[in-house]
Amino acid sequence: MSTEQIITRFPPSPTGYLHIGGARTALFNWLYARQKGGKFILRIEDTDVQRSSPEATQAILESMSWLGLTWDEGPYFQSRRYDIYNAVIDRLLDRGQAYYCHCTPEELEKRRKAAMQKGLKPKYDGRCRELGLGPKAEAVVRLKTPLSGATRFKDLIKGAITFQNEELDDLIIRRSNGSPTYHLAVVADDIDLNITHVIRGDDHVNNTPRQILIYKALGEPLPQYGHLPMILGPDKTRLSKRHGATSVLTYRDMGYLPHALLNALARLGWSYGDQEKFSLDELVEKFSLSHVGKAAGIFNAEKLLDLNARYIRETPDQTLARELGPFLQNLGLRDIDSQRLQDVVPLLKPRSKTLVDMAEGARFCFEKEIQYEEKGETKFLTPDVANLLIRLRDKLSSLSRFDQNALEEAFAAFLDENGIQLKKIAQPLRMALTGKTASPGLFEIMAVLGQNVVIQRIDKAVAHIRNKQNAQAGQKG
RNA sequence: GUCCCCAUCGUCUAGCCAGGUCCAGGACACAGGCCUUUCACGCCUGCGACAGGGGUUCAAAUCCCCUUGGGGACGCCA
Repeated sequence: MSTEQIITRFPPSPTGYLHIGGARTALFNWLYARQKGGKFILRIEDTDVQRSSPEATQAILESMSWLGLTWDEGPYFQSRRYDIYNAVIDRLLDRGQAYYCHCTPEELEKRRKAAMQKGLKPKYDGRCRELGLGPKAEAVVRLKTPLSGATRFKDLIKGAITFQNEELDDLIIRRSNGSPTYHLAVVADDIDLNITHVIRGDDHVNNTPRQILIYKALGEPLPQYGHLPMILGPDKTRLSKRHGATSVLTYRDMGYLPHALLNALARLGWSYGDQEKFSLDELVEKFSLSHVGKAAGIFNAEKLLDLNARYIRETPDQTLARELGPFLQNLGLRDIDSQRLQDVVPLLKPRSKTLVDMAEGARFCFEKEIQYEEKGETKFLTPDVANLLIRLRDKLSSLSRFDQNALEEAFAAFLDENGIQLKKIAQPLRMALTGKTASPGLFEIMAVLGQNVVIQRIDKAVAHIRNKQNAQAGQKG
């Protein structure tokens, strides 16, 4: 029996940031390897010198790390593995499975266009195939593709897929500048790294027969293939930048938790009955390629937002307080009192969908001078509540304890003494304390703010009302 | 144009492979309600789909065919 170790890989090309489609591919490969006790390899496909950049590589590594998609081997860089590819190409040449072609790019382009116009498939016509040409400065090497027959494979997700070989042409495996092309490099690497399962996007289905043909020409055993359906934008076209946020790092910066993104990505295409939420362990345990759907899907950003809110509610206060740091900084808040931050986090949890939301919600705790939201200011900071606020301030300043219980008692008495309902004073007080019309409960935020700050802010609100009154009176007079 | 793939609520999907228990279930969003000091959270209710047409069968969302629609690939990019 062969207890073959499962080895998967994620091979991004560093031509841009890691987008959520790529992240999902990485996730599925990672899950599959983890579940099977196998290995997950990261490989950077940077053979295109023009379009590859170190910055993109960095962004990809950073994205993977943030998501927690750890790799067991690599990252390998294709640009440093040319020896391997050249050896494979030479092997193919020796075996008579590949040949030199002297056609120029211009000629090829012309023929391609002509074929398209005639309604034919724009494939290479094979004119150098039997010429027995040798190496030459501008020559390329092509694979000798079978002229007849069919290439078929059983896709782990889509089932049996068949291509007639006559649909395929003699693809270039070595460029005129000596570098290997994508198909060759992928196969050579997958063989070298002992990849057993190739799990990748749907857009590679058409590449699969070409790659299989390379394996066959080499006499190497094939890996298993699983092609994931594409992720589409809301307009049902291939997801791209114009569909808004697609970069993994952008989601991080928008205040999403990696677990939420991972969960959302996992559920895009894959399902496990009616279950929507999964811990990482559950994902590893329950993931299965057979439950990956075949149809392309549209990324549901609203669902991700909802998931994020749920995960925020489940995250320990201390962790959130820590994660909130950079987001508070972005709001220009400095000198964050860590105790106060930890106290306010639980209040903000049920009303924050992202860390950005939460930071914004925490603003009132750390702002030196709170700014009043315009609409609320007009509506609630009015002359008729000024005296009430003053009386409330006096009441609060007389308290010796300032916890929630003490505050609730004090308020009960205060409302009674003044013959009013909490409604009457709640919104003005909220404006005074937070500058906003929406916030956590008043008693809770007062306890977090503390007696001094609460009194200061009420004083400030009263002064604000008076100023406004005077200004108006001045205008009239 | 040629080839490959796909098709259940607005979106993600369960159900399909092993046809009946599905006048199709869940989630997000949306609408209404309850709770309530605001906003959320939570709870309840509602809205909403088997692309169309042929077969096969006692019976089809489930199997077959066609049509339509969508996506992808056709590079000395990956």
